[in-house]
Amino acid sequence: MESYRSHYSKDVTEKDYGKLITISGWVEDIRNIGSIAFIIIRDKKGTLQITALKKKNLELFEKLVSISRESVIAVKGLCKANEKVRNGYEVLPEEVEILSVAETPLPLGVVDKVESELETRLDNRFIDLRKQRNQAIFKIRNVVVAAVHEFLRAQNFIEVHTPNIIASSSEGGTDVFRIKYFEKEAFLAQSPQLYKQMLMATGLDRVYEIAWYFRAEEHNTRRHLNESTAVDLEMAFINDEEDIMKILEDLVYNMWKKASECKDELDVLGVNVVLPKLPFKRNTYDDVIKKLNNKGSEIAWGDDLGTEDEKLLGEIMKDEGHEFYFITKYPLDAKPFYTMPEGDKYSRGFDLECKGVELASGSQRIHDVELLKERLKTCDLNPKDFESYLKGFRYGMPPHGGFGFGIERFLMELLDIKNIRECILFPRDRTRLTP
RNA sequence: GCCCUGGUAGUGUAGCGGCCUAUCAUCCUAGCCUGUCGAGCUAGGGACUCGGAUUCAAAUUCCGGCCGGGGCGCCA
Repeated sequence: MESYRSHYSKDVTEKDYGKLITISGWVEDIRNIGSIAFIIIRDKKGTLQITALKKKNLELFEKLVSISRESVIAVKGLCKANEKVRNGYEVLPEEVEILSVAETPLPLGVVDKVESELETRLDNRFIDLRKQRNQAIFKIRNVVVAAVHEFLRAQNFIEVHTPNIIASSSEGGTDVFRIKYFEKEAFLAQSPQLYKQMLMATGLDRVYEIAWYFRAEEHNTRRHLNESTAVDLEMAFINDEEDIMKILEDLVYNMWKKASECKDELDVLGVNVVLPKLPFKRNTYDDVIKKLNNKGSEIAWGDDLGTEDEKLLGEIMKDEGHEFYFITKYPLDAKPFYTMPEGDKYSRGFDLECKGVELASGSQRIHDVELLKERLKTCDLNPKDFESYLKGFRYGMPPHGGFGFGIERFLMELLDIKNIRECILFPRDRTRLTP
């Protein structure tokens, strides 16, 4: 066969009827009726039907019906209109090449009538990802990430790449993965936080990164990963955190909008994406606490919102007509050391929430090195460990701020997916290191 | 880190001291069938997580290991 593919399944049009075409893909199903057999081939764009007749070519017929499911084959044949077939056409084979034989039985069915557990699916992720539903998730993921690049570049942000192997933990507090770096000890980056801030001292002004977060926390929940991705952004010469929130809400709106245009994929997932209203509602932390207390929560001022409180707030906001909303002016103690204080008790830190789940958090940052050192000490961190970071603040650092925005969490909310592991190709959780 | 829950053919399940030679579906193998598209029909195949303990008798009870799932904390 000189070429394995002249058309994808869905690219065949009426113009091709009556012509020889070549298609290739995975054997999804074989229905052998006796003297006639239907072989369903799946490719990137969908499926099509090969119709083989025993009396026409016995050898070819036998070859086709004896192939194991999920083997990869290429078929050259006559494309013929047929209203009885779903695509409106079928392919009458003239030449068949088996490119790869799949072993039997499959560890996981692609179109079987029984569901598999997530563990089985992840152990055989390459097969699991052949399912239409899972392909839809990652096609939409691609679209929303493309929307990030498109939107932020239009806003004069440039994409950067900062180190994942770092010398000290980014923010203290949460657990980091320790690794050996020749004769030294190093860590996997918990986030690009310190580096994107240092870039604010360069004059690049507006940067973003599709970043990997590595976190060694031993949680086992359906919304945590030990390796996840995020849109991490930092911008200089801001007046306050409102400048950042404006970018964030426009970004989210654009991602949501692009996703809503993926009609085929959303159909497969059975999801209806409704565009949010701009601007997103701003609630101060103080207001949030009052609202929660009114609804019976016993949360006290200064506490960070627990899962129950977040859910309750999601319900309250829904009643007020908001799916997306900010919580602003957090207590200083609830935010990391680099967060800009506002007075003694408050900070210029905010969270973006969607239906009771935290999607992003950000803030205006401290750009005064002395204040930064003070805050490090208050947070029980040693300024000496942050020397190379602090140096970036001594020779001209403009006011700045930014946010981190989890991509998998976003997809969970967008597509109503219950387990975050479904939103990343090869998840890393408390116990999973392969595949 | 704390707490709760599971582990039965390739996949997903039923059974929860003797009726188990372990249910059903899917799957796999062979056969029949010229319009299937959740094809149908016939026949066959395949499993109790591991190690101890209790008992006349353990898939079933107890203890421990291994491997999962989930909740909280923390976070994205």
